[in-house]
Amino acid sequence: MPRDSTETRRRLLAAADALFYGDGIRSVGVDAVAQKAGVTKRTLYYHFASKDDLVAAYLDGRDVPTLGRYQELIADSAEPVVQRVRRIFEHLKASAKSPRWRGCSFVRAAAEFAGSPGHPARVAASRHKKRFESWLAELLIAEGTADAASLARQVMILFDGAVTQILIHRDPSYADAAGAAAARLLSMRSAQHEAATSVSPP
Amino acid sequence: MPRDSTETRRRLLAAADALFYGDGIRSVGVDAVAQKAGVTKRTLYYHFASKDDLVAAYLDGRDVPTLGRYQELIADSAEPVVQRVRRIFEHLKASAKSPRWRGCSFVRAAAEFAGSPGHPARVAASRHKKRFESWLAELLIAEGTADAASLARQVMILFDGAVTQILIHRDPSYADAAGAAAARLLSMRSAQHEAATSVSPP
DNA sequence: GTCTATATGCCGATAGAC
DNA sequence: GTCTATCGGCATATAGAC
Repeated sequence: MPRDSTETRRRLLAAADALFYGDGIRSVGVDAVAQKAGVTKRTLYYHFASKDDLVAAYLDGRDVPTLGRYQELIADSAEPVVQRVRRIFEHLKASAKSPRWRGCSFVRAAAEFAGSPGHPARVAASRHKKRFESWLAELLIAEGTADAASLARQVMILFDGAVTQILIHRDPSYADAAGAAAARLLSMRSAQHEAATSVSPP
Repeated sequence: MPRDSTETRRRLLAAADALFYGDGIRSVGVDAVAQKAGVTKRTLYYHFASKDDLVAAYLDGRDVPTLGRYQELIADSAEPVVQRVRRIFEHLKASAKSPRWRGCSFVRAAAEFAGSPGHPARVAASRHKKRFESWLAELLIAEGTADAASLARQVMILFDGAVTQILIHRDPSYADAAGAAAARLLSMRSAQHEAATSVSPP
């Protein structure tokens, strides 16, 4: 008998999220996803055309919440931009301390499908990281930071570098080093910016 | 008839390296490795106890050459440390332009086995990155840089962050942003160091 | 040390009933 | 929309001949 279709789909996605993020995409079969969702494989293939289709939905489902968590973190803050950016790295450090933390789902997907340039997972990963970098740039622009685009890119690199090192060494303290580097790059620029603007006032 | 055993092993490792680095570890079967090496699966299992054993040998075989390439790159140079570090990122950018470049084998292995903390691939990845970071620290110490350990870690984070972003976006220019950030962090410190030391002379 | 042949099980994906 | 049953293929690993 037909149950609620959207509810079934939601449970399939929740199962896929837990299993793909926990153990990796290629190491998890569609059997396991269907079983965890409490349906048969045939039902999974009713809701998703292929495993790749399910993988794409899994990553798409992580895009907005992942970035959103960082956006909420510093939205309600009147702190200067240097402190806001430091909070991003503090949040990363705290997240990484969870025993269920397994790094960045998008980076890991791109790594797993490094040999398949056009794979939906690669497309989703690139799109998410571009959105993250653009958000950082807007953050710096709003603060009147000079060279915001370049600095946002450097902070993005520090962020993913820290995530990678934490995953490899299982040591969240790499977030401290990355946060300190980001703060130093930003305060250098801020200092230059202040120096440049403090010349003009009457 | 028994051929040269070490030669057979070498060819198995060469085949494993090409296939694992090209397509990923989990997506390549031992059948494909044996076939590319020109032997049967049974011979592969004579030389390696398991696929995990072969994977560990694959990564161990990349440890020394990978770091060695960067060491040779700046060993014969009398440039200041800032320029030497920039050359690391320039080399990364040049490497990433090759169509066969697929990011860092150690990062990708750690990503594939993120759900298996004790896996041999994870151990090999952590060991390699520690060696890389230690080498960077020695480089800075030799130059008399203050806070060499912290800066080496930050350069390491920038390096792996750049590798990751390049892989995700297929855009080697991320190496420029990372190199510029590293140079700025180092020149800040160098400036402080010079300022601190230029006070003492008579 | 290398071979042929095979054990055993999971892979993604599908047929057809209800 | 969900089910039972199954397809053909490939996974890691092994038995036993030479």
